[in-house]
Amino acid sequence: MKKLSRSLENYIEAVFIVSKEYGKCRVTDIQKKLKVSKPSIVNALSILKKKKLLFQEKYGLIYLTESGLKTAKKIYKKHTTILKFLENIFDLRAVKAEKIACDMEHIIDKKIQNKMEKILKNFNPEVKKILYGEKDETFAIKRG
Amino acid sequence: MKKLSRSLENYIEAVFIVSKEYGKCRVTDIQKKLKVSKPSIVNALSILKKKKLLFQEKYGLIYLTESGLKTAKKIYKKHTTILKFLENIFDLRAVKAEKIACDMEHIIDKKIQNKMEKILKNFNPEVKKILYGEKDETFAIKRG
DNA sequence: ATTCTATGTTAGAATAAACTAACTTTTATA
DNA sequence: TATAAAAGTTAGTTTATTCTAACATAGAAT
Repeated sequence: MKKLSRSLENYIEAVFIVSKEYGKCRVTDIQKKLKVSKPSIVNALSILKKKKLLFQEKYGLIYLTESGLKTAKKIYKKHTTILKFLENIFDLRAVKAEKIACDMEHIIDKKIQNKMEKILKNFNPEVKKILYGEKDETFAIKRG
Repeated sequence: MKKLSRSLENYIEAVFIVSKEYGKCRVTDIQKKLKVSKPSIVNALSILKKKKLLFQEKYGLIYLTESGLKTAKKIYKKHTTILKFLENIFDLRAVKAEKIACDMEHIIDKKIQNKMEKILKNFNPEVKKILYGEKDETFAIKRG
């Protein structure tokens, strides 16, 4: 399946998050999440339907297909990893980190995501000090 | 001045890099760099001219204005910082890092750039091991 | 000087993604 | 049940960015 555009990735991710948070998803919910007009959403949904990534009851609820769910989960996981990385490693505040993660998730690939996860797993205030050179780790080198 | 689009940032950056590398810049040079059609370049240049970021001799060489140079340098600096970060911290190969940096440079802000620079300044193989948890730094914590 | 080739430009079309305005369907409520 | 409000859809427009094809100009080579 051809890679989704940045825009379509955002829509399918929104469907996933809204469904997760509210237990269901309608056009209006996506509107609140993404702050775009309803026709824009309808248009995006029609493309995602053609790609069999989701379906919708007439004038009603939106559901991800199995393959849509798989796709959305990947994007969402990447999003949360990037978010944590921005907050923890770069000290970004939640709101700003959220915005930047939203853009970065369409760029970062699996390899970088894995590296981020590995770093986060092991991250703590001491590692942070060393990373930013606020602590001399040379003695650690000598003993390492 | 309104923020440039991703696309226009790429064009002005290309003008900067080509000028730096060849001492001059023509449409064809940009074409080689960006791999887009000439009309696309001409179109982008016409917008950047309107914004007084560059000018061009008739059928000839392209020059950045003072403000264009300032803008381009900012983008380029951000690009090289991201590139180094991707190569050093995430072990990306040059070609791939280059591609991703090209996308990231339009997203990352000054604050993140500064953090990246600070981290890079201080980075070495030992810090890297600690970052990825390949070395136990607990003794460093206890003595810190 | 004329002609060939590089390079640069214009015109017109395609695509993606957004919008507003108007319309339809569904749901809630009086 | 009739009507009002909310939700969803359609039609048509706009903007940004790209493209191909056709054309214009400049510089090099004969």
